[in-house]
Amino acid sequence: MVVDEPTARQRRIVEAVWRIAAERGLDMATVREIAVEAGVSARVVQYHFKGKHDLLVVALRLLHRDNERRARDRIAALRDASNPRVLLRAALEELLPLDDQRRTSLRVMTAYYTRSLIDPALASVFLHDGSPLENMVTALISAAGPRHSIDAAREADLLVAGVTGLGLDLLHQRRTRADVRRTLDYHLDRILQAQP
Amino acid sequence: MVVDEPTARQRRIVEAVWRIAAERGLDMATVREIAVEAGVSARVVQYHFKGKHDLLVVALRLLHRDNERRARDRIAALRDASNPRVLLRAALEELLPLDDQRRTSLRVMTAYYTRSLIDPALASVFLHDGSPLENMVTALISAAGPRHSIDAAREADLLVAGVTGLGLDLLHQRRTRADVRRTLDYHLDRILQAQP
DNA sequence: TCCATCAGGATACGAACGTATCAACCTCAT
DNA sequence: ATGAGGTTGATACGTTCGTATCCTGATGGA
Repeated sequence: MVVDEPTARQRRIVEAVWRIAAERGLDMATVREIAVEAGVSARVVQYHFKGKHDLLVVALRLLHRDNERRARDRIAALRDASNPRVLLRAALEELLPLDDQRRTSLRVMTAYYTRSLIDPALASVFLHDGSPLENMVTALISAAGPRHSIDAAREADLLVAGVTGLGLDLLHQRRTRADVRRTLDYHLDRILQAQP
Repeated sequence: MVVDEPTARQRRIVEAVWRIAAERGLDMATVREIAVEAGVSARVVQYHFKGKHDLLVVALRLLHRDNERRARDRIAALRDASNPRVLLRAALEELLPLDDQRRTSLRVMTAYYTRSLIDPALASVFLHDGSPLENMVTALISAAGPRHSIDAAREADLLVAGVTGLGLDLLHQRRTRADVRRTLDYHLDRILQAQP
């Protein structure tokens, strides 16, 4: 039951999984609760997926794909119209829960990421493609023509990992949005400031 | 059932929770499984804690406390005998799964961190004390007398968040240990290199 | 028209969950 | 020695879980 292009009904059900996982946790995403949230009967959930595990895998794959598409679209809408710093910032802000969409997505992804430590089928979704974001950030830094003392790849690694961590802190209300913005601005300045 | 100093039996049970959560996930930490892992009967688990939820909260608090103590001890064992870079590196490496102890702890913490998005009792454990690690790293950077263009607090924020993220990548085998070491070395060099 | 296939309703089943209950056992101060 | 309080074994209760089963309509090509 590998779904590449889900039917409308499958999509409804998958989105119900997302909402429940984001608001009440992946544990509460039982077949019966998913059905209620999707506005269908439990039998329908049973019918359209091979089983609960497959449903969860499909839901992760679809979320992952949607996130990538949305990020790519949003960044592409800026390109050729802005400077490298704006692009770089936009790419990194895709990792932050700055609106309901990204907050929901991040909460669901967090639940899945933890479960993928146990479930290899989920882990494979995360490992499927290499490190497109790190590579993109590396390219953006290099394209900005930073000082020669900057190693774009190493900067990208810490930036992506760090902004992800800051996003989680934001989710847990361990940091304020202003705090994250200050830290991000500082490092963008540092990396992109005047060349030698 | 707030346990500050657990009895030997409570500790046995709590450690069973840690092992199960690390190896099979927090969902598998049922009362019956915990009892088996701890080598006691399920009734004993029932008796020594107010309920499952309290047991989970106590287990998190104890893990959190143990981690802080171990980190403090390990770093203190280096102080006055090493240069700032060694101390800074040691502090950050407490976040990485470099041995079984830290790997287990990180896996358990990850499960709890995710669940704390839903469970306020767990979230309060994480939020209880401010940001001691960020503060310590800030102090270590400042004490190293970095270049005046360095903002120690902002560097500490991204370092702590970033190394945490790199540690998770390590856990998921998304990065190699050498890769993480390279990124960490680069940024330590960058921050601590020759003063103006 | 007829029947094969798809879609879904209604219900049940066995397993596992957290917890409650009741009796039995220890261990000391009295 | 004895009874009270702390501890544990054995067992059961009610719930919820994922899934299976059986049946009813709807749809659509022959």
